[in-house]
Amino acid sequence: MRAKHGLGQPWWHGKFRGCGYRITLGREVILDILAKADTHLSAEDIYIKAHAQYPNIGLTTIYRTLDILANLGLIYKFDFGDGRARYELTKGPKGTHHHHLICTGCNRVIDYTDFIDEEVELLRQTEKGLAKKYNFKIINHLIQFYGLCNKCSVKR
Amino acid sequence: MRAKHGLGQPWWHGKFRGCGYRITLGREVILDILAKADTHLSAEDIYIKAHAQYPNIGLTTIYRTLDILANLGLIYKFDFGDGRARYELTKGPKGTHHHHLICTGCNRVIDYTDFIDEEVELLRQTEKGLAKKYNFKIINHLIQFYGLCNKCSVKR
DNA sequence: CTCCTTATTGAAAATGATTTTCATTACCAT
DNA sequence: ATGGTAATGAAAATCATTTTCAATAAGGAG
Repeated sequence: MRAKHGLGQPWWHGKFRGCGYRITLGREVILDILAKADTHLSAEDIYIKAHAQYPNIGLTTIYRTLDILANLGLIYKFDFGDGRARYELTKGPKGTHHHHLICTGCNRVIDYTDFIDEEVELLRQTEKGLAKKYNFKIINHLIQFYGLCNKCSVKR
Repeated sequence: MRAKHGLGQPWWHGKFRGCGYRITLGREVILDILAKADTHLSAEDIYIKAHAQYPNIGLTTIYRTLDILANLGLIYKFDFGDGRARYELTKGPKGTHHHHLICTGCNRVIDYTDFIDEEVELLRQTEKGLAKKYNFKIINHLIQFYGLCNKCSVKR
C-alpha cells in the first residue's frame, strides 16, 4: 500500500485534500489498484481486488470514489459497449496518452499510442476551431476505433 | 408513413429483406421516426413518438429493432454519458458525416461537420496503420469532444 | 388467394449496473 | 483529545435494457 511517488505523500493527496475530500483507507486502496492496473477495470473488477486487500470495503464506496476521481479529472471513464463502465488513471504509470481499438467481436481492447502525435496535433487544431465557433470550453476528447481482431475476423 | 425515396420501396427494405428480416408496421414506424429526427433519440424518445402513431407498439420492439439496425450498420448507437443510449441513422436525411461536441454540464450535444474532412483523412491513415500493426479489420470510429458550453461555463 | 412455417410481437418478469437512503463510523482541523 | 462533518456499508431503490413465453402476422409455396 502507500504507493508513494518518490518521497512524501502519494501524488493525489494534494488535489484530493484541496477539494475538501478526506483521505481514507478505502480510497488509498482504490487508487493503488488503479495505479497498478495494466488493463481497463470495471467497478466490479476494482471491488474484487480491493476486497482482497480490505475486506470491509463495499461496492458502493468503489462507485462513489470513482465518481469523485472522474470529476476531479484523475481518471477517465470509458464505455466500450459491454454495458459496464471502465476506468483508467488519467496519467498512467507510464503517463502515456493513448486511444483505444475495440474488437466488437470479443470486446478486446487494445491501447495504442502510434500515430498519437499526429492525431493530437489535429485534435488541438480542431479543438481550437470548435471552441471558437461554438463558444465551447473543450476539456477532453475521446477517440475509439471499432472493428474485428484477427481471431474474430476469421471466425466470422 | 411509407417514407419513400423517390419511387419504389423505402431504401432500407432491400438490406432488411436480404438479411431475412421481415418488414413490419412497427419497424416502418421506427425507421420513419429515425429518418425524420433532427436530434439524437433514446429508445424511450423513439417509443413515445412511435406510440403516438401506432399505440400498440411495445418498448421491447423498439429495443429489438434498434439492435438489428445497429448490427446492420444502418444506425449508430452512442453513449453521451447520461446513462441511456442514443441512436442516429448512419446516413442522415442530409447524409452528412459528423462528430459530436458534448457539454458535460448540461449534456447538450452539438453535431459539427467542421474540420470533418481533415479528421476523416487523418483517421483513414491511422486506420490503415493500425489495421496493419494490430491485424485489425477496422469498421468504424468514434470521435467526441467533451467540455462546457458557454452557459455552463459561466454558471460554474 | 390460402396455408404453413417461422419471424415478430407485447406484456410481464428478470437482469444487472449504478444510486440512494440512513444510521454508524472515522477523518482531521482546532 | 474532540467535535463537526465527510465517508462508509448494507440494504433497498432505480432504471435502462433483456429475456421469457404464448399469441400473432409476414410472406413464400402451392
